[in-house]
Amino acid sequence: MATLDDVARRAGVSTATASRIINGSSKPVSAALRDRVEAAVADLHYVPNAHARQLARSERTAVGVVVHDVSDPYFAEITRGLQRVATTDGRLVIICNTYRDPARELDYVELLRAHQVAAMVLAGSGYHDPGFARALRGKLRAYELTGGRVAVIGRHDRTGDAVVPDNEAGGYLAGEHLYALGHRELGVIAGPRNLTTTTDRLTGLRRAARSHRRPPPKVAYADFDRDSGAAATADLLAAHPRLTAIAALNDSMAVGALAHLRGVDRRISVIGFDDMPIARDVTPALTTIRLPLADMGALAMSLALSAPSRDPRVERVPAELVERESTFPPDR
Amino acid sequence: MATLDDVARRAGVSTATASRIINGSSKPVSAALRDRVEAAVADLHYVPNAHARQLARSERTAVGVVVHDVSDPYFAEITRGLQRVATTDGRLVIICNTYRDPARELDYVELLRAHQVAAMVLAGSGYHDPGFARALRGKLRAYELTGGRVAVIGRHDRTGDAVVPDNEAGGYLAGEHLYALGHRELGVIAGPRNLTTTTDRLTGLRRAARSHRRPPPKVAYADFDRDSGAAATADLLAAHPRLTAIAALNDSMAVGALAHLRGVDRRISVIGFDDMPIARDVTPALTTIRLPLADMGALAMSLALSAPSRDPRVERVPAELVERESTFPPDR
DNA sequence: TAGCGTGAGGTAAGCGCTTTCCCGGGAAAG
DNA sequence: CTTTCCCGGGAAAGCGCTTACCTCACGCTA
Repeated sequence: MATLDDVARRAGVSTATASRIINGSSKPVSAALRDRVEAAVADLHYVPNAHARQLARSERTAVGVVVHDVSDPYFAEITRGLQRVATTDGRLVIICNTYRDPARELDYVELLRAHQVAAMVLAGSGYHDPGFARALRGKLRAYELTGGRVAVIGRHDRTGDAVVPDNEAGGYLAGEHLYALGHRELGVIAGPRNLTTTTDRLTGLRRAARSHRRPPPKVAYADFDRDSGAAATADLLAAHPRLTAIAALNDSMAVGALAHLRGVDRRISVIGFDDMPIARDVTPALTTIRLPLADMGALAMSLALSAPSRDPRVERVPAELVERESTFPPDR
Repeated sequence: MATLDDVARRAGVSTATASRIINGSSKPVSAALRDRVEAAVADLHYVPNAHARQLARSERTAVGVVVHDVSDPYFAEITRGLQRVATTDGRLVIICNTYRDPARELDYVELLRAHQVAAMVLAGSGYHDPGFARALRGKLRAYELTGGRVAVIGRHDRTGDAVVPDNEAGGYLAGEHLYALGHRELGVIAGPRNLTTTTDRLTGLRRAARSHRRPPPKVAYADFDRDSGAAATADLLAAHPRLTAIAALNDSMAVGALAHLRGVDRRISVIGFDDMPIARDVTPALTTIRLPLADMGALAMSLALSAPSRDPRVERVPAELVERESTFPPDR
């Protein structure tokens, strides 16, 4: 690859001058030299080596994002928000997919640190795993000690800047809606047991059951994706034939539930969680608990890019019921 | 941040030794020193500076991916495939979203080159824009001249390794299916005019019309997203009241068409293109032309990571009709 | 005419690593 | 008891940039 040296030599100037011209330094340079250097740059297709540059000035500019999986619509939305503000700020964002593997998450934090990112945001549920939490805290602390900024979305295993969706309240809302419709007993399609998102939403649902004096909901665990949601629905219905309503702990699984129900001769209400874009296009259109995903992403990125504050900033974002057509009173 | 110097000093060894231990060099090192260095690394939470490292060895390791928008399900699927093979190969992937802006695409190619990526894959339609094509070709050639590898998905404005979906044949398939069902005249919801994906698919549709001796389809242009697809459907139906079938040039717009049709008292067939995951969950389930998106991504990444070949490798991937419930014979 | 300020350009010292080359000492060989 | 190897370890030269500092020539003032 052509280097700055090549450019300088070809233009007949020193590397200092070439560098100044290329970077638009404030130091004045004569028009003649400027032209020569620019011509050399064009001729050689010169592009400055980003690593060398990063090493020389030591200001950090990229930012890192750790998510479970960008191709999951939930994270896709969040990422869209994150990107929006990062790009506005002229920053490259490095996206890392953990596929819900805690070990990989730890590795990625290291990798981002190695890449000298100015900030990182961790999105997605935390894990119920004290050992992991400790390790993560340690790594993040070390990073912050050297001026790194971090913000998290939706995990409370860490103090610091965070945007936390009110999963518990959302769960409550879902339960309340279903009970208000007249359902007496709920089935729940939950996500992986070790995720805090699962337990928080479930807690809200259980609280709704208690406060409406209903039996605790019947829970089946799945993987937060469509197909496992469909399978869990089948299991649940087989085990509890009297169920009239199902709350899925995210929309993907709710869509799976709907798919399963299509082949079944029973009218069962389904409520989802998140309000992903597809929710309104399935049939029946999915009633769900809405979270402003893109906004959450944007918020987290702004937090991460703003100056650190003395006290951790925690932005709670409320969940909201969106009624569509997949919930209705039970047949009697 | 702690540097290698800090580690070496704390362990009482030279930076050379520390480096060797940290990188698992082949040079033998005594166990005692190894332990001391490892302890120092742990104590200091040392992480090697990726940029310095990249500069010192000059082997390129990361790979870059340029897509229109990862949060679009089409690219999400492709990206999933790309990631899978890149990760297997132990490589960091840098994802860049152009949001269909040719200028941004050019910038990102530069950026990836600056970051010394070993390879890059450009996914997504090309543009009908000779100036842009020339500029892009120039930049890519310069990159390849310095050992960079590039593979593209679905654009034929460039010779080189490529995986190209057979969009024209897919368009033909869609038209054929509809004509076989008995429709006499088709409406088409097309994507942006300047994308080759749009024109290729459209060409296939027109060929189908000719070979079935039907009038050319009526075309409305939209933006490859749901809402513009819905709007275009409304326009099309208003302008051509006798239409009985609509071919949307991607699934997102087909979903938009379905959404619009829900509020309309006419039975109209809709066929999509791509077979994104949601296609089977909308109602009616979407008949569409399937493209194996994730596989295409994986294939492109393998091409990019493999040794360059003398002749450009072009992997054609066939499109395939997936019949579901959104297409049916016209009412008579 | 001497003295000085100013502005354009160059010199070189790093940034944090990797890796080649060299050195010293102990084991093996004579 | 030398000599020869070998092997663990360190010194130092870059990798490609940025930037603080220096130089030199010119033009101005006194």
